[in-house]
Amino acid sequence: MSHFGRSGPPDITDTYSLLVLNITFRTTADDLFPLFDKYGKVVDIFIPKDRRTGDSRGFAFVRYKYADEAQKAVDRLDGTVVDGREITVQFAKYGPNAERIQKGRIIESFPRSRSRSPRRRHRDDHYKDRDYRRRSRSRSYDRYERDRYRGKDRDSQRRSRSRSASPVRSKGRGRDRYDEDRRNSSRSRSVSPDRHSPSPQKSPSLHKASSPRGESPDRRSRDGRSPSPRSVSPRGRRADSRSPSS
DNA sequence: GTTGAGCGTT
Repeated sequence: MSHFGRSGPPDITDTYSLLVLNITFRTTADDLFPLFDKYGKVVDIFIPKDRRTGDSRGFAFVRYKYADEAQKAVDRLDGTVVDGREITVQFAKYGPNAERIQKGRIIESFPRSRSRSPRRRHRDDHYKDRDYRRRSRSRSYDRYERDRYRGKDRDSQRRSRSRSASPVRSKGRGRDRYDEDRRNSSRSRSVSPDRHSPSPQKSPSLHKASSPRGESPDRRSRDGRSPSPRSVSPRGRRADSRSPSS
């Protein structure tokens, strides 16, 4: 009786998705199921959880089979206190896969060539970014995200620096990457010490185009405290220096 | 152990 979201989306077709916000972090679908099921036929309930920790994010998705019931639940459960916290029930706006959502109702893409031209299969212009960029849900998450990035930012940082040397970055991303990869490969087989990082001798041409706008990109680096090339990794440097495994 | 605006999974 509580295997919601256990096997992915069961069947989303003509279903009304309700978004429940403001729920406690301990509230589970099982707790909302009887609550929402009382007002109508709940087809599925899904609560997004963290992939690393598995903690609830604080909101759940309740899928109803009928709009009248969903609306009723929204009107009845919206503003109620659950588990000691007031929950907010409203129709979901963005679908999991950019599905056609109308007032919370998820309708299949193109059931049949009716009046619309099935030719235009381009339908990825729904929920492009909207507010995805400001996804800073909570400070705690920000922290973890930052930490996470820190862990695997080694390559990114190096790459970033490399790009910094590039005066133009709007020329061609794909090509740039290709060039980088190519160079990387070449360097890889040429020499192994990648951390050696040869002095970033700036080419004359590069230097010239270094400040095409008069604004030094390096200035921005100051914000994050430009890391001295000498102390690249004062933390893991010790362990690397020595070979305890040997 | 913490948190609190938001939009989702095989």
